[in-house]
Amino acid sequence: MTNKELADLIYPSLSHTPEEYEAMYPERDLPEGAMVTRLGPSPTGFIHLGNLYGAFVDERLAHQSGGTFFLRIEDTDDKRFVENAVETIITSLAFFDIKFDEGVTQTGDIGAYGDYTQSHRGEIYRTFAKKLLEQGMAYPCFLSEDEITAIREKQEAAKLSPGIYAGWSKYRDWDKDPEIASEIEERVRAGEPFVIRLKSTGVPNASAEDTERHEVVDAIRGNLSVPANFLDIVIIKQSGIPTYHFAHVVDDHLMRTTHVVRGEEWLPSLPIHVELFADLGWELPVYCHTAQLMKIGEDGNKRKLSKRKDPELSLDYYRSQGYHPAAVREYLLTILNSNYEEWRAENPDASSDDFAFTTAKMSSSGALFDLDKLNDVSKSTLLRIDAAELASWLKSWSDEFAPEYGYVFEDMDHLAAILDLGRHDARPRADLVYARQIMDYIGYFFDESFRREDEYPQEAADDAKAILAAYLDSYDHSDDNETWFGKIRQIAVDLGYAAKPKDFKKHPEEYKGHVGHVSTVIRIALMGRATSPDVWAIQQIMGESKVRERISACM
RNA sequence: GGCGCAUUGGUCAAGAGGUUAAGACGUCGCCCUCUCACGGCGGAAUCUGGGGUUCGAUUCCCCAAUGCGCUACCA
Repeated sequence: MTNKELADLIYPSLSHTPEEYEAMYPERDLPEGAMVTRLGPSPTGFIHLGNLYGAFVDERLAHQSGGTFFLRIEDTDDKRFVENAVETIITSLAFFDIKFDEGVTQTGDIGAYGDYTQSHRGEIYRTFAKKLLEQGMAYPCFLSEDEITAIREKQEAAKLSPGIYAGWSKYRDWDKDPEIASEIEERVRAGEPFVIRLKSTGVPNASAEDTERHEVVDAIRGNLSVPANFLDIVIIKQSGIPTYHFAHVVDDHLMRTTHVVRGEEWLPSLPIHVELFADLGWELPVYCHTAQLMKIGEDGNKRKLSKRKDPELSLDYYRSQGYHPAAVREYLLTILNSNYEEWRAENPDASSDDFAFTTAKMSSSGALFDLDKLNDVSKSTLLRIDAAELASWLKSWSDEFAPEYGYVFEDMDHLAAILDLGRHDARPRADLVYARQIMDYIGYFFDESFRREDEYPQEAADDAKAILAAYLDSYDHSDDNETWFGKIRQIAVDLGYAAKPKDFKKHPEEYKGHVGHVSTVIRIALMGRATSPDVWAIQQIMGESKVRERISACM
């Protein structure tokens, strides 16, 4: 039996040749320097910040260079498939404004390089696996799980690298042994299950000096020297579905990906991919191995976590807390490129798309997720969003995650006015962080959520009723800020309080307290809290009747 | 165990063979101020350790430690 005969025996009828596929998916016609990137999530139903982090790199690289960014679903693991996961992936990414030029969408594939779902591409993978079989670069392997376990134990005992490679699978050298050749033939004809393994040309268990190495340029990490692979890794599983390794190589070649952005956990398997690309006679894409994003514990202690199953790392967490997508984007960009913050400081109003993103500025060590920093970034990001827009965004958040705040959205103009409080001053207030925090922050504007949270300050507690009575008496809703505060000063002085805090500090014995204490009494009557933005401005938004009502209620 | 990647303040980090080792967040103090926020000023706080190379190393090399990852017919 020749290689060709074996290949035909295993894959007797395929509709296309490798050459035909090459012709069907030609080199893309793009301007010089344009990058083609892809996001390849597996539909496990869990998207985390790390995915987003990588997605931004892909998206920026492609769109900044006038290239193409596509979405490919990597569902080669039939055991891990989760219902509706693809939809979740698409909507989550869309929420964070990640836009694809081609690939899988909710209404079908877009683009000329599909199908973009790996489980639909079986025929293509088989075609190229057949090519490797024909060239003697791959072989069918019938080793059972138990046999493989036994091999591993033997290897461990002998202190050899574990795995299937030259010398360990008898099927590898079938062409040198007619008996094995006929066994293969019989078992294939009998329909017994088997996998296709790469017949690696690497030298197993070589000493460090003798190991052949390849130089690979990583756009983030610089020059990498990777040892040659020698493992006969599985390229097609028993199920007929390819492994990640094979699917990656075939797809990224055929889809003409120029830059492969993926997590650093793939670094150890790079040698496999290098060999596969070489065996198929294809050019290696530029790899960009990103550092893993980790998180800081909410208890303040730092702990590095693996990305896998920490719910705090889930995108949904930030969505349900109501972090604005632009804020998350802004934050991710600051940790993605070390000079982003500096650029932002110089270009406060520019679109983040105008920033020149480079892989060279990416860190190769993992960053801890910093909630404080996100909050800070969020404050300044929200400041740049128009109040009406913010209001409608909050409404959509509430509709999805917090319907109990429905009353807030009954009058959208009113809400916008509330949100805009102090935001256009010479030194704008920055106290809006995320939706849940905002709901609490503006809670006193609504009778549904108004509560007395703070007590009157000790200095003025005894005079509270007198202060409020005088205030109500003198209140004129049309007073301007200055006139209004002048009246409070007068009330303070009349009742024995200092008109200025400094006077009180200098001679505390002469006064009961100062004007600040007096206004705090008013603030608590109106807002239920000792801290708030400017009382006069709040009153203008609240309206006269509510102001009088709140004050009267405390008398 | 083997292999790989990483290691500058609490966090994100710039940096270069000779610097007072940037900046941001956080933190502390002060100022501004009717509270808070904003803003301003200032403080504390960093090159994981050990060997080399060098006149000089945080920077280059080696070793170690630590962290993370890979070691699947998962991605």
